[in-house]
Amino acid sequence: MAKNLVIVESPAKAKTIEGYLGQDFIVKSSFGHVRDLPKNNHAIDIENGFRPTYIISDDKKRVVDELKKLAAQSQTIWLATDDDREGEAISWHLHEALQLDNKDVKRIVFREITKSAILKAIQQPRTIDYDLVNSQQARRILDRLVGFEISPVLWKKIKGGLSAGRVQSVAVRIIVEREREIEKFVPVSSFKIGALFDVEKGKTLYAEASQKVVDFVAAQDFLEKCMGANYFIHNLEVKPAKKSPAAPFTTSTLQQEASRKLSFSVAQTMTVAQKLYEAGKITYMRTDSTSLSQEAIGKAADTITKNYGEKYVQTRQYKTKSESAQEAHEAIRPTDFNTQVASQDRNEQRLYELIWKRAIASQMADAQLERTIATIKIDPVGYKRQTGQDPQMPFLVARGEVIKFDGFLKVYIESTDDEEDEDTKGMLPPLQIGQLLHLNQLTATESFTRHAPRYTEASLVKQLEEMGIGRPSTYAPIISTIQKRGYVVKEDRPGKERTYQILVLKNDVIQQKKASENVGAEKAKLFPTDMACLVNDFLVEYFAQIMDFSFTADVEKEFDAIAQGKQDWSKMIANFYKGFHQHVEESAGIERQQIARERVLGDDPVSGVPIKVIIGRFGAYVQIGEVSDDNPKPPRASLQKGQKFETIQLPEALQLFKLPRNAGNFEGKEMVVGISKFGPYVRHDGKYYSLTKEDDPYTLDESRAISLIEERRKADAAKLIKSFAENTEVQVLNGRYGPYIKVGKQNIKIPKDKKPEELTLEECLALAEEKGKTETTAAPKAKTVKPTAKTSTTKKTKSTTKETKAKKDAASAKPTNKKPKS
DNA sequence: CAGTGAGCGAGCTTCCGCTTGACTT
Repeated sequence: MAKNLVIVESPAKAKTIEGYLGQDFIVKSSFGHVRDLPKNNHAIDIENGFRPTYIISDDKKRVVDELKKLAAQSQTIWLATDDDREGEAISWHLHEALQLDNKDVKRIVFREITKSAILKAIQQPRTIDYDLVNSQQARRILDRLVGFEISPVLWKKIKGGLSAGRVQSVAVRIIVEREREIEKFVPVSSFKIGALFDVEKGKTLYAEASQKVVDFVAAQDFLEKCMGANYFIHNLEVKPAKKSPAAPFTTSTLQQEASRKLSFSVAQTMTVAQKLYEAGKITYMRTDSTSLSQEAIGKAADTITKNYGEKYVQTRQYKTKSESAQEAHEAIRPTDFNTQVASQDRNEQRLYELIWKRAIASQMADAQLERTIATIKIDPVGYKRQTGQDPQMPFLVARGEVIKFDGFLKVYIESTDDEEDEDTKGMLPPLQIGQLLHLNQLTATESFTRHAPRYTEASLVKQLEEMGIGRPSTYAPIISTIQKRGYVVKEDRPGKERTYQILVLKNDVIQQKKASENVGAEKAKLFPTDMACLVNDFLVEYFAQIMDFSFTADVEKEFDAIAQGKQDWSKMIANFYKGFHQHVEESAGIERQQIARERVLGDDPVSGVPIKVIIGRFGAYVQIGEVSDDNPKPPRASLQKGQKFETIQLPEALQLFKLPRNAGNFEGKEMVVGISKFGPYVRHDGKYYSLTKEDDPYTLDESRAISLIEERRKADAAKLIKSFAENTEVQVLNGRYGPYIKVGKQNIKIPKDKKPEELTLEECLALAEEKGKTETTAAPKAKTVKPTAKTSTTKKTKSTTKETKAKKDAASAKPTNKKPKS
């Protein structure tokens, strides 16, 4: 029997470490926390110094039993949980749950899973740091008090099942406030002056005025002054520049890049990363640290030398940006840089490549660039001759960029969220000061200011991290909680067409054009529900302290003081609770009716009765008139996607009552057009047919409704390979991914050795039954995730040369916080 | 999948952070 029992948090880690230690060591995992506050309301004894009661979590009883048994048989127990606040608490809870009072217990810590780090840690054991444990208890108790005292107020005053908490309520607030900011936003138009010059041999030069002109008249004026003007190079400036690689991934930056580059949801990124971690391909994926072990840096340098040559190596240690970071782990990196293919699974491999490239690039040389700025003077000779006036014209500026040494760009280019149109940055043609330029055309293009972007899952995580709210292990759960509670929905929204004007000066003639662009289209963005706005306003009013964006940062300072032994945890909590609980009581005392959940929109033009919008159990709806004995069921209609309680106006509200409506008859049965939460539909004979994007449910006529039904039937018939007269529930169909059998609502893939045309009814049923059996034992499938995208502004007629995606990314790659190796 | 919204009242919901599987659908 082993003399030493080592306990870590993660089983994958246990496996690795066991390999580093000798036969005398057995390494086991606690699977995270083993004890927690019970779910009831008596977990904390408020009268007696907030003394907590802990119980062993149900799903940890077996783990604790096993560890207890092993501990009894061991001489020394090494508590090797993570080197942070939660890890220290886990060690203490293990100490308590395993009843280790009379045992030889040693607490060890390490921040990288390397043999040398583990062996060193064994040489330097310490005892449990009770100050640090107390700071965790304070954190835990504060969160419980906040969550379990405010949530019931929401149940009573607003709706059952709602929740509030230090983290989630602020996350919702961020989304609500952004949405209101967007609603208030009024785009301002201005005109961008762009000039295209023909330089020698088919080469062109594009330049822009550094300031936009305010309106159409000013744009016209500008172009008129340029009629018959001369253009020449006023100044040329060539400057060297450099770009540095980004730090290796933390959880948050991995989630952001996987969202941008692979269109993964935050949860999907974590599931895939977990798989890679369990397979030993990457280091731990829940980390806030950007630092790498010296050993890893050395190995990365070896790989870079081997693959790209020594001059591409530039090792560095990155300093973590975030103040709240606890850095118990390394940054996310491959465990072996020589492994290029880590998995057969496509998504695992794609995420692995991202991690590999980012980690390798972080140890590579800066890219060396050369930036050229050409200033072009406009001499309005034509205008001077015509009018005798000499207007001052602004300079035009052309920018070019050439990569002299690619360095880390050879491997990895970080992408960014903002998509501000960057200037086209390629190489400029050869130019000389004083050189006269031949104008091809000068344009003034109208553009509009844009509102701040709506949050994606990943950009919300970024925002939370910057505010120090939430931890790497909770980013994905936060996103899912605020959606589960009905505060936030992740949705696509179509954009709107908007026209804009272009003025073109070519061959001394000014032409005026109109073009249109689609603006405001959203993909996989987070939208607040009406309930979120209601709850948020309530919380902001009555719990301003908790809802303050710096609340977490403020209490973190106090937790730090507790960890340093400078502050008593129960006093800190008592101090907080005094004010907090008073607010709970105040808010519990208010009348339900005082919380605004109704708004009058105006009077119905037909009947003259008031129409109001009400926030109900399933979201907001519009109602004509009041409920009374004469009018027990006033007309009601739900708001549609994109409509909000706060902003809906009377005309839109009246529209809602026009659906569902009769759309004529077909095959002797009525057709009804309506809108459900899945979009507009035609219902006929109990079946639903979706409208296309081009169809308008309010104006759709009988013939179009019939053709929708017929089109669908035709498409279904084209898919049909085989059907059976004896059992109409069973069909053999051709799907997007090949032929399959449909039995009722269940779809079954056809094995390769069977020909779909020759399947008999019996075979189909047998396959269905077989699938029914295996389904129950098979692993749950990863959900398919829709591509995440950003606010898109696609210009239809604009044809300025766009740089390649890679270059655009490169141009906007942010400098990173780096610290020279000490 | 495709629509809901009364009122009564019992009994329930809820936090954040640390870890993975074992469960259905």
